[in-house]
Amino acid sequence: MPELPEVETIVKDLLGAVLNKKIVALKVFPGSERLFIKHRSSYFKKQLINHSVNHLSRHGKYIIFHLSEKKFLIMHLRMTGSMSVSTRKNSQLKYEKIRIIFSDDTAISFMDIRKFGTIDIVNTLDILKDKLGPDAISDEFNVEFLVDQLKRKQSSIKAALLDQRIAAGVGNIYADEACWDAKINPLAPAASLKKKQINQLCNSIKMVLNNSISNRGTSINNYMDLAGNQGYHQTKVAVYGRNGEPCIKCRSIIIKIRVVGRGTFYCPKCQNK
DNA sequence: CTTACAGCCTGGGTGC
DNA sequence: TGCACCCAGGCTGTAA
Repeated sequence: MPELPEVETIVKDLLGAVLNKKIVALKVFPGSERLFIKHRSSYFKKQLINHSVNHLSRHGKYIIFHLSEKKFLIMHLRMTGSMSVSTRKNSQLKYEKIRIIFSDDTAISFMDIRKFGTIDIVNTLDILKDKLGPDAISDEFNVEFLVDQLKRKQSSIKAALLDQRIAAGVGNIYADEACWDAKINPLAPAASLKKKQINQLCNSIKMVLNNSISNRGTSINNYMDLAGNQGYHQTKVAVYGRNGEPCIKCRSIIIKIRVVGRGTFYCPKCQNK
C-alpha cells in the first residue's frame, strides 16, 4: 500500500514525465466510475485539456499536479493505486482507469485494482490543509508540534500516528516500524508519552520514512513504482508482517494484534511501555 | 468536540 | 480443480 515513501518515489519518477507538458486528452476506461462520483468525467476533461503541468508535489499520501491557471489535480492512490508512464496509443494496461495524454503523445496512466483511489480538481489547496497536518518528513513535523498534538489525544499512540492531521503520510506499516524503533508500545495512550519518548518517536518516524525513500519504498501487498518494479525496503522492515518471527534486536517473538481495525505488529519485550 | 466503526473493493490465500 | 470464505487497510460518513 502506498504510504509516504512510496508516493514520494512515484512523484520523483513522474516529474520528468509530466513537467511542462500540455495535456491534450483524458482517456477514461471502464471500471473508473467511482472516480467520477463527485464530478463527471466531462468535467475533468474540460478542466484538464489545454492545461500544462507546471509543477508536481506531494503532501502526505496525496499527489498534487500544479496546472496552469492555478488549478490543481489531486490524486490519492489509497490501497492499490499505481501510476505508469505510457503513450497515447498503448492498449489498456491492467487495471488502468484513466490516462492523461500530453501533446507529445506520451501519457501517464492511473491503475487501481480495488477502485479506492480518488482524483479531484481544485482551485486552491485549502481542502488538503483542512484534512492534513504537516508532512511527516517536513521541518514543520517536529517534537514541539507532536507534543502539542499528543497531549490532547485520548486514543492510543498507534491511532494518533495514523491520524493524517497529526502525521500526514504515515500509514500502517511505518506507524508500526516507528513505534518499534522508538521502543513504544502501539497501545500506549498517546497522552501518556513523555517528551523524551515523543522526541525519539519523532526522530524514528523521519528515520524510518527516509530510509524507505532511499530504498524506493516497501513492496508489501501491491505497491509498484512507475516502471512496475517493487521497492527494496520490504527486506528491511523490523516488525510489520513478521508475527511469529524473532525481533531483530532481542529475539523475542513479534506478535500481532488489532488496533483501530489495523493489523499491528510489535515486540512485546522491546516495546513494553 | 472526540473516537469508533462499517463500508467501499478485489486478488490472493486457505480450508474443504 | 473448484468453491466459499476471509483478509489486507486509507479514507469517509455516520453513530455514539
